[in-house]
Amino acid sequence: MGKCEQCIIKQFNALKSLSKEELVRISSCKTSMIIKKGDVIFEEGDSINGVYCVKDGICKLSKLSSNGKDQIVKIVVKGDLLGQRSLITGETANLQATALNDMELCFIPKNEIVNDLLNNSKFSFDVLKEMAHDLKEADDIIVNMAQKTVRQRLAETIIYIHENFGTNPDGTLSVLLSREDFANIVGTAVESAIRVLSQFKKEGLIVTIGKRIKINNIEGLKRVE
Amino acid sequence: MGKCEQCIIKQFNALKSLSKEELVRISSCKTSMIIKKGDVIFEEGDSINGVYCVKDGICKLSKLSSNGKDQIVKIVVKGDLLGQRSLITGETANLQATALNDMELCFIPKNEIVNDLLNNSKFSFDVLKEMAHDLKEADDIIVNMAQKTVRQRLAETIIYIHENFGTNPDGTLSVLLSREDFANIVGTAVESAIRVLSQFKKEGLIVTIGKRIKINNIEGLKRVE
DNA sequence: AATGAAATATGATTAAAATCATAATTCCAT
DNA sequence: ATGGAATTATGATTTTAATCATATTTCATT
Repeated sequence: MGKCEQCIIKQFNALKSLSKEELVRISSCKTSMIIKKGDVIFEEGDSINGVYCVKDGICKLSKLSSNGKDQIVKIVVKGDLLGQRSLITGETANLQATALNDMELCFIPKNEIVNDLLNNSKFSFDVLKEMAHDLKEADDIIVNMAQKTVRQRLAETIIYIHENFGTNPDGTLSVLLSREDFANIVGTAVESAIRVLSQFKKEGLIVTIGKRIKINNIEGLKRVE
Repeated sequence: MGKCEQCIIKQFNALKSLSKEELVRISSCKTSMIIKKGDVIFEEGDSINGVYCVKDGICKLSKLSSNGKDQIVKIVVKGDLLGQRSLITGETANLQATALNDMELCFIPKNEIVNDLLNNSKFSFDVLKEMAHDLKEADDIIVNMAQKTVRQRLAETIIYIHENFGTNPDGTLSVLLSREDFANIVGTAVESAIRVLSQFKKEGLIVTIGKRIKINNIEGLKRVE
Protein backbone atom coordinates (compact mmCIF):
# COMPACT_ATOMS: atom_id res chain seq x y z
CA MET A 1 0.00 0.00 0.00
CA GLY A 2 1.26 3.50 -0.92
CA LYS A 3 2.50 5.91 1.70
CA CYS A 4 0.78 9.26 2.18
CA GLU A 5 4.05 11.04 2.84
CA GLN A 6 5.30 10.06 -0.62
CA CYS A 7 1.99 10.45 -2.46
CA ILE A 8 2.04 13.23 -5.01
CA ILE A 9 -1.76 13.56 -5.02
CA LYS A 10 -1.68 15.36 -1.68
CA GLN A 11 -0.01 18.34 -3.37
CA PHE A 12 -3.38 19.19 -4.87
CA ASN A 13 -5.35 19.41 -1.63
CA ALA A 14 -5.14 20.49 1.98
CA LEU A 15 -3.28 17.32 3.03
CA LYS A 16 -0.09 18.98 1.77
CA SER A 17 -0.13 21.10 4.92
CA LEU A 18 0.22 18.11 7.22
CA SER A 19 3.64 17.44 8.73
CA LYS A 20 5.70 14.38 7.87
CA GLU A 21 4.73 12.83 11.22
CA GLU A 22 1.03 13.48 10.70
CA LEU A 23 1.22 11.95 7.22
CA VAL A 24 3.00 8.86 8.50
CA ARG A 25 0.31 8.38 11.14
CA ILE A 26 -2.49 8.85 8.61
CA SER A 27 -0.74 6.54 6.19
CA SER A 28 -0.85 3.75 8.74
CA CYS A 29 -4.59 3.92 9.20
CA LYS A 30 -5.87 4.86 5.78
CA THR A 31 -7.60 2.36 3.49
CA SER A 32 -7.20 2.27 -0.27
CA MET A 33 -10.11 1.25 -2.41
CA ILE A 34 -11.10 0.78 -6.01
CA ILE A 35 -14.55 1.99 -7.04
CA LYS A 36 -16.08 0.99 -10.35
CA LYS A 37 -17.81 3.36 -12.75
CA GLY A 38 -21.40 3.93 -11.68
CA ASP A 39 -20.85 2.73 -8.12
CA VAL A 40 -22.08 4.89 -5.26
CA ILE A 41 -19.33 5.89 -2.81
CA PHE A 42 -21.79 7.27 -0.28
CA GLU A 43 -25.36 8.45 -0.43
CA GLU A 44 -27.42 11.14 1.25
CA GLY A 45 -27.90 10.31 4.90
CA ASP A 46 -24.84 8.06 5.22
CA SER A 47 -22.48 8.60 8.12
CA ILE A 48 -19.22 8.95 6.27
CA ASN A 49 -16.93 9.01 9.30
CA GLY A 50 -13.89 10.19 7.44
CA VAL A 51 -12.64 11.82 4.27
CA TYR A 52 -11.76 10.36 0.91
CA CYS A 53 -8.77 11.51 -1.10
CA VAL A 54 -9.31 10.94 -4.81
CA LYS A 55 -6.14 9.33 -6.21
CA ASP A 56 -7.63 8.69 -9.64
CA GLY A 57 -10.91 9.00 -11.49
CA ILE A 58 -13.86 11.36 -11.35
CA CYS A 59 -17.14 11.40 -9.47
CA LYS A 60 -20.26 13.51 -9.23
CA LEU A 61 -21.86 14.92 -6.08
CA SER A 62 -25.60 15.01 -6.47
CA LYS A 63 -28.84 15.23 -4.54
CA LEU A 64 -32.13 13.57 -5.29
CA SER A 65 -34.95 16.08 -5.56
CA SER A 66 -38.58 15.39 -4.71
CA ASN A 67 -39.42 15.38 -8.42
CA GLY A 68 -37.25 12.30 -8.86
CA LYS A 69 -34.39 14.07 -10.62
CA ASP A 70 -30.83 13.92 -9.43
CA GLN A 71 -29.26 17.38 -9.37
CA ILE A 72 -25.47 17.37 -9.77
CA VAL A 73 -23.89 19.98 -7.52
CA LYS A 74 -20.20 19.38 -8.10
CA ILE A 75 -17.73 17.30 -10.11
CA VAL A 76 -14.86 15.94 -8.02
CA VAL A 77 -11.62 14.95 -9.73
CA LYS A 78 -8.20 13.46 -9.02
CA GLY A 79 -6.54 15.37 -6.21
CA ASP A 80 -9.75 16.54 -4.55
CA LEU A 81 -11.01 15.58 -1.12
CA LEU A 82 -14.46 14.13 -0.61
CA GLY A 83 -16.60 14.29 2.50
CA GLN A 84 -14.88 17.19 4.32
CA ARG A 85 -18.11 19.08 4.83
CA SER A 86 -19.83 16.25 6.66
CA LEU A 87 -16.67 15.60 8.64
CA ILE A 88 -16.65 19.16 9.94
CA THR A 89 -20.29 19.51 10.85
CA GLY A 90 -20.50 15.94 12.10
CA GLU A 91 -23.67 15.50 10.09
CA THR A 92 -24.54 12.71 7.73
CA ALA A 93 -23.86 13.24 4.03
CA ASN A 94 -26.00 15.85 2.33
CA LEU A 95 -25.07 14.63 -1.13
CA GLN A 96 -24.55 11.38 -2.95
CA ALA A 97 -21.15 10.62 -4.50
CA THR A 98 -21.20 8.44 -7.61
CA ALA A 99 -18.16 7.39 -9.66
CA LEU A 100 -18.24 8.62 -13.26
CA ASN A 101 -15.40 6.27 -14.19
CA ASP A 102 -13.24 3.77 -12.35
CA MET A 103 -11.72 5.41 -9.29
CA GLU A 104 -8.95 4.92 -6.79
CA LEU A 105 -9.64 6.38 -3.37
CA CYS A 106 -7.91 6.58 -0.02
CA PHE A 107 -10.16 6.71 3.00
CA ILE A 108 -8.91 8.44 6.14
CA PRO A 109 -10.98 7.74 9.28
CA LYS A 110 -12.51 10.69 11.09
CA ASN A 111 -10.67 10.18 14.39
CA GLU A 112 -7.29 10.51 12.77
CA ILE A 113 -7.95 13.64 10.79
CA VAL A 114 -10.11 15.60 13.23
CA ASN A 115 -7.18 15.94 15.62
CA ASP A 116 -5.10 17.41 12.83
CA LEU A 117 -7.87 19.88 12.07
CA LEU A 118 -7.83 21.00 15.69
CA ASN A 119 -4.07 21.04 16.15
CA ASN A 120 -2.55 21.99 12.83
CA SER A 121 -3.85 25.46 12.04
CA LYS A 122 -2.13 25.60 8.66
CA PHE A 123 -4.06 22.48 7.69
CA SER A 124 -7.40 23.72 9.01
CA PHE A 125 -6.86 27.06 7.30
CA ASP A 126 -6.28 25.21 4.03
CA VAL A 127 -9.48 23.24 4.49
CA LEU A 128 -11.21 26.52 5.29
CA LYS A 129 -9.89 27.99 2.06
CA GLU A 130 -11.17 25.06 0.03
CA MET A 131 -14.55 25.30 1.69
CA ALA A 132 -14.66 29.06 1.04
CA HIS A 133 -13.89 28.39 -2.62
CA ASP A 134 -16.65 25.78 -2.83
CA LEU A 135 -19.06 28.23 -1.23
CA LYS A 136 -18.23 30.91 -3.80
CA GLU A 137 -18.80 28.45 -6.62
CA ALA A 138 -22.09 27.33 -5.08
CA ASP A 139 -23.28 30.94 -4.76
CA ASP A 140 -22.42 31.56 -8.40
CA ILE A 141 -24.32 28.44 -9.44
CA ILE A 142 -27.38 29.65 -7.53
CA VAL A 143 -27.29 32.93 -9.46
CA ASN A 144 -26.90 31.11 -12.77
CA MET A 145 -29.69 28.66 -12.00
CA ALA A 146 -32.02 31.47 -11.06
CA GLN A 147 -31.25 33.97 -13.75
CA LYS A 148 -29.92 32.25 -16.84
CA THR A 149 -31.52 30.18 -19.56
CA VAL A 150 -30.83 26.47 -20.09
CA ARG A 151 -28.89 27.48 -23.19
CA GLN A 152 -26.59 29.80 -21.23
CA ARG A 153 -26.12 27.36 -18.37
CA LEU A 154 -25.20 24.54 -20.72
CA ALA A 155 -22.71 26.74 -22.58
CA GLU A 156 -21.13 27.74 -19.27
CA THR A 157 -21.01 24.14 -18.08
CA ILE A 158 -19.09 23.08 -21.18
CA ILE A 159 -16.67 25.98 -20.73
CA TYR A 160 -16.28 25.21 -17.01
CA ILE A 161 -15.41 21.58 -17.68
CA HIS A 162 -13.03 22.59 -20.44
CA GLU A 163 -11.20 25.15 -18.31
CA ASN A 164 -11.10 23.20 -15.06
CA PHE A 165 -10.61 19.61 -16.14
CA GLY A 166 -8.98 19.98 -19.56
CA THR A 167 -9.18 18.01 -22.77
CA ASN A 168 -8.02 14.77 -24.30
CA PRO A 169 -5.35 14.81 -27.05
CA ASP A 170 -8.14 14.98 -29.69
CA GLY A 171 -9.55 18.11 -28.05
CA THR A 172 -12.65 16.48 -26.57
CA LEU A 173 -13.53 17.23 -22.95
CA SER A 174 -11.57 14.89 -20.70
CA VAL A 175 -14.51 14.51 -18.35
CA LEU A 176 -16.94 12.27 -20.19
CA LEU A 177 -20.53 12.90 -19.17
CA SER A 178 -23.75 11.44 -20.49
CA ARG A 179 -26.41 13.76 -21.84
CA GLU A 180 -28.35 12.93 -18.68
CA ASP A 181 -25.41 14.11 -16.55
CA PHE A 182 -25.33 17.38 -18.48
CA ALA A 183 -29.08 17.75 -17.92
CA ASN A 184 -28.58 17.08 -14.20
CA ILE A 185 -25.82 19.68 -13.91
CA VAL A 186 -27.78 22.32 -15.78
CA GLY A 187 -31.04 21.39 -14.08
CA THR A 188 -33.13 20.63 -17.10
CA ALA A 189 -34.83 17.72 -18.83
CA VAL A 190 -32.60 15.27 -20.73
CA GLU A 191 -34.41 16.07 -23.98
CA SER A 192 -33.85 19.79 -23.47
CA ALA A 193 -30.13 19.28 -22.86
CA ILE A 194 -29.84 17.12 -25.98
CA ARG A 195 -31.79 19.66 -28.02
CA VAL A 196 -29.55 22.53 -26.94
CA LEU A 197 -26.40 20.52 -27.65
CA SER A 198 -27.75 19.75 -31.13
CA GLN A 199 -28.35 23.46 -31.60
CA PHE A 200 -24.78 24.26 -30.50
CA LYS A 201 -23.58 21.72 -33.07
CA LYS A 202 -25.64 23.32 -35.83
CA GLU A 203 -24.25 26.71 -34.88
CA GLY A 204 -20.69 25.40 -35.07
CA LEU A 205 -19.99 26.09 -31.40
CA ILE A 206 -19.18 22.47 -30.60
CA VAL A 207 -18.44 19.23 -32.43
CA THR A 208 -19.48 15.83 -31.14
CA ILE A 209 -17.55 12.60 -31.57
CA GLY A 210 -19.98 9.97 -30.32
CA LYS A 211 -21.03 11.23 -26.92
CA ARG A 212 -17.78 13.15 -26.57
CA ILE A 213 -17.89 16.92 -26.93
CA LYS A 214 -15.24 19.17 -28.41
CA ILE A 215 -15.39 22.94 -28.26
CA ASN A 216 -15.12 24.39 -31.75
CA ASN A 217 -15.69 28.08 -31.05
CA ILE A 218 -15.10 29.01 -27.44
CA GLU A 219 -15.65 32.72 -28.01
CA GLY A 220 -19.02 31.93 -29.55
CA LEU A 221 -19.91 29.69 -26.61
CA LYS A 222 -19.03 32.48 -24.20
CA ARG A 223 -21.27 34.85 -26.09
CA VAL A 224 -24.29 32.53 -26.01
CA GLU A 225 -27.45 34.43 -25.10
CA MET B 1 -18.11 52.23 22.54
CA GLY B 2 -19.15 48.70 23.64
CA LYS B 3 -16.58 46.08 24.57
CA CYS B 4 -16.42 42.80 22.62
CA GLU B 5 -15.67 40.78 25.74
CA GLN B 6 -18.97 41.89 27.26
CA CYS B 7 -21.03 41.82 24.07
CA ILE B 8 -23.75 39.19 24.10
CA ILE B 9 -24.01 39.09 20.31
CA LYS B 10 -20.78 37.12 20.06
CA GLN B 11 -22.54 34.13 21.64
CA PHE B 12 -24.30 33.59 18.34
CA ASN B 13 -21.20 33.31 16.16
CA ALA B 14 -17.66 32.01 16.06
CA LEU B 15 -16.30 34.99 18.03
CA LYS B 16 -17.46 33.21 21.19
CA SER B 17 -14.44 30.93 20.82
CA LEU B 18 -11.95 33.74 21.20
CA SER B 19 -10.18 34.11 24.53
CA LYS B 20 -10.73 37.08 26.83
CA GLU B 21 -7.36 38.49 25.72
CA GLU B 22 -8.16 38.11 22.04
CA LEU B 23 -11.51 39.81 22.55
CA VAL B 24 -9.94 42.72 24.42
CA ARG B 25 -7.45 43.21 21.60
CA ILE B 26 -10.19 43.07 18.95
CA SER B 27 -12.35 45.40 20.99
CA SER B 28 -9.65 48.03 20.90
CA CYS B 29 -9.43 48.09 17.13
CA LYS B 30 -13.00 47.42 16.02
CA THR B 31 -15.21 50.14 14.61
CA SER B 32 -18.95 50.42 15.26
CA MET B 33 -21.20 51.74 12.56
CA ILE B 34 -24.82 52.46 11.84
CA ILE B 35 -26.14 51.56 8.39
CA LYS B 36 -29.48 52.82 7.15
CA LYS B 37 -32.11 50.70 5.46
CA GLY B 38 -31.31 50.32 1.78
CA ASP B 39 -27.65 51.27 2.16
CA VAL B 40 -25.00 49.04 0.61
CA ILE B 41 -22.45 47.74 3.11
CA PHE B 42 -20.16 46.38 0.42
CA GLU B 43 -20.60 45.46 -3.19
CA GLU B 44 -19.21 42.82 -5.50
CA GLY B 45 -15.55 43.46 -6.19
CA ASP B 46 -14.92 45.49 -3.02
CA SER B 47 -11.90 44.65 -0.90
CA ILE B 48 -13.58 44.18 2.44
CA ASN B 49 -10.41 43.80 4.53
CA GLY B 50 -12.15 42.52 7.60
CA VAL B 51 -15.32 41.00 8.96
CA TYR B 52 -18.53 42.59 10.14
CA CYS B 53 -20.41 41.36 13.19
CA VAL B 54 -24.13 42.16 12.93
CA LYS B 55 -25.22 43.64 16.25
CA ASP B 56 -28.68 44.56 15.06
CA GLY B 57 -30.77 44.57 11.89
CA ILE B 58 -30.94 42.40 8.79
CA CYS B 59 -29.28 42.47 5.41
CA LYS B 60 -29.35 40.55 2.14
CA LEU B 61 -26.40 39.09 0.26
CA SER B 62 -27.03 39.25 -3.46
CA LYS B 63 -25.32 39.14 -6.81
CA LEU B 64 -26.17 41.04 -9.96
CA SER B 65 -26.73 38.75 -12.90
CA SER B 66 -26.05 39.61 -16.53
CA ASN B 67 -29.81 39.88 -17.13
CA GLY B 68 -29.94 42.84 -14.75
CA LYS B 69 -31.63 41.00 -11.90
CA ASP B 70 -30.23 40.85 -8.41
CA GLN B 71 -30.27 37.30 -7.06
CA ILE B 72 -30.45 37.09 -3.26
CA VAL B 73 -28.27 34.26 -1.98
CA LYS B 74 -28.58 34.65 1.78
CA ILE B 75 -30.30 36.67 4.50
CA VAL B 76 -27.96 37.72 7.30
CA VAL B 77 -29.42 38.58 10.69
CA LYS B 78 -28.39 39.83 14.13
CA GLY B 79 -25.60 37.66 15.50
CA ASP B 80 -24.21 36.61 12.12
CA LEU B 81 -20.82 37.46 10.71
CA LEU B 82 -20.44 39.09 7.33
CA GLY B 83 -17.48 38.88 4.98
CA GLN B 84 -15.75 35.79 6.41
CA ARG B 85 -15.54 34.08 3.04
CA SER B 86 -13.67 36.91 1.37
CA LEU B 87 -11.45 37.24 4.44
CA ILE B 88 -10.37 33.63 4.15
CA THR B 89 -9.71 33.45 0.44
CA GLY B 90 -8.26 36.96 0.38
CA GLU B 91 -10.45 37.71 -2.62
CA THR B 92 -12.68 40.69 -3.17
CA ALA B 93 -16.35 40.33 -2.28
CA ASN B 94 -18.34 37.95 -4.47
CA LEU B 95 -21.65 39.31 -3.25
CA GLN B 96 -23.24 42.62 -2.41
CA ALA B 97 -24.53 43.24 1.12
CA THR B 98 -27.52 45.59 1.41
CA ALA B 99 -29.30 46.54 4.64
CA LEU B 100 -32.96 45.52 4.73
CA ASN B 101 -33.56 47.72 7.75
CA ASP B 102 -31.45 49.98 9.95
CA MET B 103 -28.40 48.08 11.16
CA GLU B 104 -25.73 48.26 13.77
CA LEU B 105 -22.43 46.65 12.78
CA CYS B 106 -19.00 46.17 14.27
CA PHE B 107 -16.13 46.01 11.82
CA ILE B 108 -13.03 44.03 12.76
CA PRO B 109 -9.99 44.69 10.54
CA LYS B 110 -8.46 41.74 8.70
CA ASN B 111 -5.03 41.96 10.37
CA GLU B 112 -6.44 41.48 13.80
CA ILE B 113 -8.64 38.52 13.09
CA VAL B 114 -6.47 36.58 10.66
CA ASN B 115 -3.92 35.89 13.38
CA ASP B 116 -6.64 34.46 15.56
CA LEU B 117 -7.73 32.23 12.70
CA LEU B 118 -4.19 30.89 12.42
CA ASN B 119 -3.49 30.57 16.13
CA ASN B 120 -6.78 29.72 17.82
CA SER B 121 -7.85 26.40 16.36
CA LYS B 122 -11.14 26.35 18.29
CA PHE B 123 -12.01 29.64 16.63
CA SER B 124 -10.99 28.54 13.14
CA PHE B 125 -12.88 25.28 13.59
CA ASP B 126 -15.97 27.28 14.50
CA VAL B 127 -15.60 29.42 11.40
CA LEU B 128 -15.12 26.21 9.43
CA LYS B 129 -18.36 24.85 10.86
CA GLU B 130 -20.28 27.98 9.91
CA MET B 131 -18.85 27.85 6.42
CA ALA B 132 -19.74 24.16 6.12
CA HIS B 133 -23.28 24.98 7.18
CA ASP B 134 -23.50 27.77 4.59
CA LEU B 135 -22.21 25.37 1.94
CA LYS B 136 -24.88 22.81 2.77
CA GLU B 137 -27.58 25.45 2.53
CA ALA B 138 -26.17 26.69 -0.77
CA ASP B 139 -26.15 23.15 -2.18
CA ASP B 140 -29.76 22.70 -1.14
CA ILE B 141 -30.72 25.98 -2.80
CA ILE B 142 -29.07 24.84 -6.03
CA VAL B 143 -31.19 21.69 -6.00
CA ASN B 144 -34.36 23.68 -5.32
CA MET B 145 -33.59 26.24 -8.01
CA ALA B 146 -32.95 23.53 -10.53
CA GLN B 147 -35.75 21.14 -9.74
CA LYS B 148 -38.66 22.95 -8.14
CA THR B 149 -41.33 25.29 -9.44
CA VAL B 150 -41.60 28.95 -8.48
CA ARG B 151 -44.62 27.99 -6.41
CA GLN B 152 -42.67 25.41 -4.40
CA ARG B 153 -39.66 27.66 -3.98
CA LEU B 154 -41.77 30.53 -2.73
CA ALA B 155 -43.60 28.28 -0.26
CA GLU B 156 -40.26 27.00 1.04
CA THR B 157 -38.85 30.50 1.30
CA ILE B 158 -41.77 31.60 3.48
CA ILE B 159 -41.34 28.53 5.68
CA TYR B 160 -37.57 29.06 5.88
CA ILE B 161 -37.95 32.66 7.02
CA HIS B 162 -40.63 31.64 9.50
CA GLU B 163 -38.54 28.84 11.01
CA ASN B 164 -35.18 30.61 11.04
CA PHE B 165 -36.03 34.21 11.82
CA GLY B 166 -39.34 33.91 13.65
CA THR B 167 -42.44 36.06 13.77
CA ASN B 168 -43.71 39.31 15.25
CA PRO B 169 -46.30 39.23 18.07
CA ASP B 170 -49.10 39.37 15.46
CA GLY B 171 -47.74 36.27 13.76
CA THR B 172 -46.35 38.01 10.67
CA LEU B 173 -42.85 37.13 9.51
CA SER B 174 -40.36 39.22 11.47
CA VAL B 175 -38.16 39.66 8.40
CA LEU B 176 -40.02 42.16 6.27
CA LEU B 177 -39.26 41.72 2.59
CA SER B 178 -40.69 43.47 -0.44
CA ARG B 179 -42.32 41.40 -3.16
CA GLU B 180 -39.25 42.19 -5.24
CA ASP B 181 -37.00 40.70 -2.54
CA PHE B 182 -39.12 37.55 -2.54
CA ALA B 183 -38.80 37.40 -6.33
CA ASN B 184 -35.04 37.82 -6.05
CA ILE B 185 -34.73 35.04 -3.48
CA VAL B 186 -36.87 32.64 -5.49
CA GLY B 187 -35.32 33.69 -8.77
CA THR B 188 -38.43 34.76 -10.60
CA ALA B 189 -40.08 37.89 -11.99
CA VAL B 190 -41.69 40.28 -9.51
CA GLU B 191 -45.09 39.78 -11.16
CA SER B 192 -44.76 36.02 -10.85
CA ALA B 193 -43.90 36.23 -7.16
CA ILE B 194 -46.87 38.51 -6.53
CA ARG B 195 -49.16 36.23 -8.51
CA VAL B 196 -48.12 33.16 -6.53
CA LEU B 197 -48.52 35.00 -3.22
CA SER B 198 -52.02 36.04 -4.28
CA GLN B 199 -52.73 32.42 -5.09
CA PHE B 200 -51.46 31.31 -1.66
CA LYS B 201 -53.79 33.90 -0.15
CA LYS B 202 -56.78 32.59 -2.10
CA GLU B 203 -55.95 29.08 -1.00
CA GLY B 204 -55.84 30.17 2.63
CA LEU B 205 -52.17 29.21 3.05
CA ILE B 206 -51.11 32.74 4.03
CA VAL B 207 -52.71 35.98 5.10
CA THR B 208 -51.28 39.37 4.20
CA ILE B 209 -51.40 42.47 6.35
CA GLY B 210 -50.16 45.19 4.03
CA LYS B 211 -46.89 43.86 2.70
CA ARG B 212 -46.46 41.68 5.78
CA ILE B 213 -47.06 37.96 5.45
CA LYS B 214 -48.50 35.63 8.02
CA ILE B 215 -48.58 31.86 7.63
CA ASN B 216 -52.12 30.59 8.03
CA ASN B 217 -51.68 26.92 7.18
CA ILE B 218 -48.09 25.76 7.48
CA GLU B 219 -48.91 22.14 6.73
CA GLY B 220 -50.62 23.23 3.53
CA LEU B 221 -47.62 25.35 2.60
CA LYS B 222 -45.31 22.40 3.15
CA ARG B 223 -47.49 20.29 0.88
CA VAL B 224 -47.45 22.81 -1.99
CA GLU B 225 -46.82 21.05 -5.30
C1' DA C 1 -55.74 66.22 3.55
C1' DA C 2 -53.57 66.32 -1.17
C1' DT C 3 -50.02 64.73 -4.25
C1' DG C 4 -47.07 61.77 -6.45
C1' DA C 5 -43.98 58.02 -6.52
C1' DA C 6 -43.25 53.41 -5.42
C1' DA C 7 -45.07 49.04 -4.60
C1' DT C 8 -48.59 45.73 -5.29
C1' DA C 9 -51.94 43.53 -8.18
C1' DT C 10 -54.06 41.46 -12.25
C1' DG C 11 -54.89 40.53 -17.20
C1' DA C 12 -53.21 39.29 -21.91
C1' DT C 13 -49.67 37.60 -24.66
C1' DT C 14 -45.31 35.55 -25.66
C1' DA C 15 -41.34 32.74 -24.80
C1' DA C 16 -38.94 28.98 -22.62
C1' DA C 17 -38.78 24.58 -21.22
C1' DA C 18 -41.22 20.18 -19.76
C1' DT C 19 -43.54 16.38 -21.19
C1' DC C 20 -45.09 12.87 -24.22
C1' DA C 21 -44.18 10.19 -28.27
C1' DT C 22 -41.33 7.85 -31.30
C1' DA C 23 -37.08 7.13 -34.10
C1' DA C 24 -32.29 6.35 -34.70
C1' DT C 25 -27.99 5.21 -32.90
C1' DT C 26 -24.62 3.30 -29.77
C1' DC C 27 -22.94 -0.02 -26.94
C1' DC C 28 -22.64 -4.07 -24.22
C1' DA C 29 -23.18 -9.01 -23.18
C1' DT C 30 -23.82 -13.18 -25.14
C1' DA D 1 -21.24 -10.85 -35.20
C1' DT D 2 -25.95 -10.16 -33.17
C1' DG D 3 -29.94 -9.07 -30.31
C1' DG D 4 -31.55 -6.08 -26.99
C1' DA D 5 -31.17 -2.43 -23.80
C1' DA D 6 -29.65 2.06 -23.06
C1' DT D 7 -28.65 6.34 -24.89
C1' DT D 8 -29.18 9.94 -28.12
C1' DA D 9 -32.12 12.45 -31.18
C1' DT D 10 -36.18 14.92 -32.94
C1' DG D 11 -41.08 16.21 -33.39
C1' DA D 12 -45.61 17.70 -31.36
C1' DT D 13 -48.01 19.44 -27.55
C1' DT D 14 -48.64 21.28 -23.03
C1' DT D 15 -47.18 23.69 -19.06
C1' DT D 16 -44.77 27.17 -16.68
C1' DA D 17 -43.13 31.44 -16.17
C1' DA D 18 -41.56 35.91 -18.43
C1' DT D 19 -42.89 39.92 -20.45
C1' DC D 20 -45.81 43.69 -21.59
C1' DA D 21 -49.63 46.49 -20.29
C1' DT D 22 -52.46 48.74 -16.87
C1' DA D 23 -54.87 49.28 -12.66
C1' DT D 24 -54.94 49.82 -7.83
C1' DT D 25 -53.07 50.49 -3.41
C1' DT D 26 -49.81 52.14 -0.08
C1' DC D 27 -47.01 55.35 1.85
C1' DA D 28 -43.98 59.21 2.52
C1' DT D 29 -43.82 64.18 1.86
C1' DT D 30 -45.57 68.51 1.54
